[in-house]
Amino acid sequence: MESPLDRCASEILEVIPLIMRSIRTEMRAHRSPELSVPQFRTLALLGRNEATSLSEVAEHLGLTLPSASKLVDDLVAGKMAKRKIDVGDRRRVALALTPVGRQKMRATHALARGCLAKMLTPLTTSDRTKLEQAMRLLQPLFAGSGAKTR
Amino acid sequence: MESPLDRCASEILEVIPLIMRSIRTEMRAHRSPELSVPQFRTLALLGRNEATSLSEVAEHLGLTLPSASKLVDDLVAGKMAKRKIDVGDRRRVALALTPVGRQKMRATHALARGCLAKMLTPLTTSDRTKLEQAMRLLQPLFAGSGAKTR
DNA sequence: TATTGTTATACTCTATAACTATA
DNA sequence: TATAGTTATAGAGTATAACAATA
Repeated sequence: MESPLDRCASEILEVIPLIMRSIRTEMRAHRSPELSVPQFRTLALLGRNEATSLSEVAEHLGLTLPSASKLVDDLVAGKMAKRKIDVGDRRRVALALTPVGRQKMRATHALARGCLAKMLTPLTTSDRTKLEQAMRLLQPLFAGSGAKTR
Repeated sequence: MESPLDRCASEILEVIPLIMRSIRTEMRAHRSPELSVPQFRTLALLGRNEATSLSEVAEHLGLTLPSASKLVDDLVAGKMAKRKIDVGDRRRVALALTPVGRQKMRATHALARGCLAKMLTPLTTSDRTKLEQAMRLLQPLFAGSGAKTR
């Protein structure tokens, strides 16, 4: 016990919560865009992919359907997103950004990226490259492994 | 705009919340140890460093003092940690694991590490090494950048 | 019947404010 | 006065259960 694989897992378990908290605190500190991390990620998803359904949002964030619904409620209340009924299947909701939402998403992305980038400045260029590679290794492993509806 | 540094920051912003959610969901699913991620991290800290003060816990987790206090309340209620009054400075609390807490911490660590390790199995050995390096690059950058008391 | 989504409700985690005790 | 910690209270975020509408 304590294989290289286990050691790697331990490192992740120690470091990821640290970073996550740092991101949340940073976003809360700059209150201008007033978005939680999941709200921001939802806007980003809608920006990449118009007419996203609620189920797709829930899947992307790893949330249950009711949680995603409430999250979208808040975005809609803030005039950042709108719900339309899907023409082909009237059960589905087609979500889209409003112009306000798009602007907010871009501003928040620039802000968060800037803060993170500042924290990364102590690293050398080669370190940053390694980091980027590592993130790209992790992304597919963890995409779509969140909460299930039941 | 879109420097390598910015790109790296964007990657982190996309990937870290995914992993964090996966870890939380995993820990919630295996209800035997019944620990939240911050509770677990606190036990781990106490395991590495006996007689830790509450302030140190708060600092380590990036929590405010009241939040840390309540978190410790729950650990104490669960007989996993105990509070003693510091002999040199009676304002301070010296926290320590109980035997139950130590056992629970070890079991949970093995469990969480095992789950994560399983998710990492698709990676090659060289990828895992890169990942480990990346975590070690990030750790010092984000250690101690959480919430402030005021 | 199965699927998509919403509403109702409750719980966990965390914060801010006010306080106590010790230095 | 300043520091370490606790108590009281409130808010955000998420889950489960029950429901409505469409397929």
